[in-house]
Amino acid sequence: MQQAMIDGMETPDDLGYGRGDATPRQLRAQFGRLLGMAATHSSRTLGEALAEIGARKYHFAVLASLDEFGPSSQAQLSDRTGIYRSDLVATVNELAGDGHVRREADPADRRRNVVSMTPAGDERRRQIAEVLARTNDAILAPFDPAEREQFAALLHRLNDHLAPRGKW
Amino acid sequence: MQQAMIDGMETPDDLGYGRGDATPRQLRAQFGRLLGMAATHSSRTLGEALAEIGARKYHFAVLASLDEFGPSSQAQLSDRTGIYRSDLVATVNELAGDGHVRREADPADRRRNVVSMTPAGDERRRQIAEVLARTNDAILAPFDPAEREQFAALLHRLNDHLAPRGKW
DNA sequence: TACTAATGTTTGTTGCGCTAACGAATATAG
DNA sequence: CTATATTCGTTAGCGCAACAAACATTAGTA
Repeated sequence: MQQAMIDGMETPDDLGYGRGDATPRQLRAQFGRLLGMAATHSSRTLGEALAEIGARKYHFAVLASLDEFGPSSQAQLSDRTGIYRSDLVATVNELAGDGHVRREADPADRRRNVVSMTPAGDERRRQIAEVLARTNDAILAPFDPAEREQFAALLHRLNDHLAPRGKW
Repeated sequence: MQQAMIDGMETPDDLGYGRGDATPRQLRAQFGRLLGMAATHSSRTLGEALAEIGARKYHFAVLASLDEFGPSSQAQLSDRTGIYRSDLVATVNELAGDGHVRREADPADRRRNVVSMTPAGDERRRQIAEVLARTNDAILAPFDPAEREQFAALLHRLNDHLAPRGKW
């Protein structure tokens, strides 16, 4: 919709139309905004770095899970990564399409698939881990080790508080 | 005692098929994930609190901006809040629909609109600020004042590093 | 006057988190 | 053994925030 009424009113033409790109204090003070901005930016930075090698976060989550727990059903992967089962389908599709995982029917329970990591997948995992580490380091550049530790500890505590169940 | 209807059964929990909802370490260690989880949760918590009064974050951003800088063009609001111009259209639509802001054509420059806050809008701003403060406090419950300060400082530094231009 | 730039708007895309529904397979109760 | 419930993978789609692109209108400027 739009306004058709242009019955020009007073509207002082000398209002503070200065070049103002200052962020309002009431906004700058919002903790949630600080958090959101930081997350948005780092998420984007990480996402772009991963995109350069054709990967996505979910890929790493699944590969890391397989690395630590071995062949798993998709339900297990979902539980461990926090990725919804519906989204896992696409993720496993992509990984399987690239030959990084194998998806086979479980003979013991024909409802489930056994997803296992291939050697190529393990290499992929290492590659992604490296990209993540490097990017992460760039993101945390302004902080010394103690501060990073501190930062991470605060976030851990916050998450424990917000998601007591461990999941997310 | 599981039934061995179909023979060839092995323990259903064999081959590492244990009940595992443990998050892989490689994931838990990712700073970006920590940040993302925290942001997702607090954002959701805040969003739900705001939804209870029919408000959204963008509303507060615009109202706060108008409160501090007075009547502004949408471009200015965009600059100051970080909300994209395309998204601002809808935000101003909503606020205007509720009588919280007025959108009038600027007689001095017919390209732009002058958005100004109404008395009802100012009251709305206070209401939202209160909800935000309360919710924020709940989110940060596990932290003492010093820690909150610290947390905010870290986030500020991170944001300055990630978005040196102040914008986002 | 012609070019350039700013403004508001519409439209659409992407990634992520999430819900609903469903068929197939399996487990459990009666 | 049968009826019911539950699990698993899958498809489809919603909602939201961030963002890109194009466009008409209007202003400034060479």
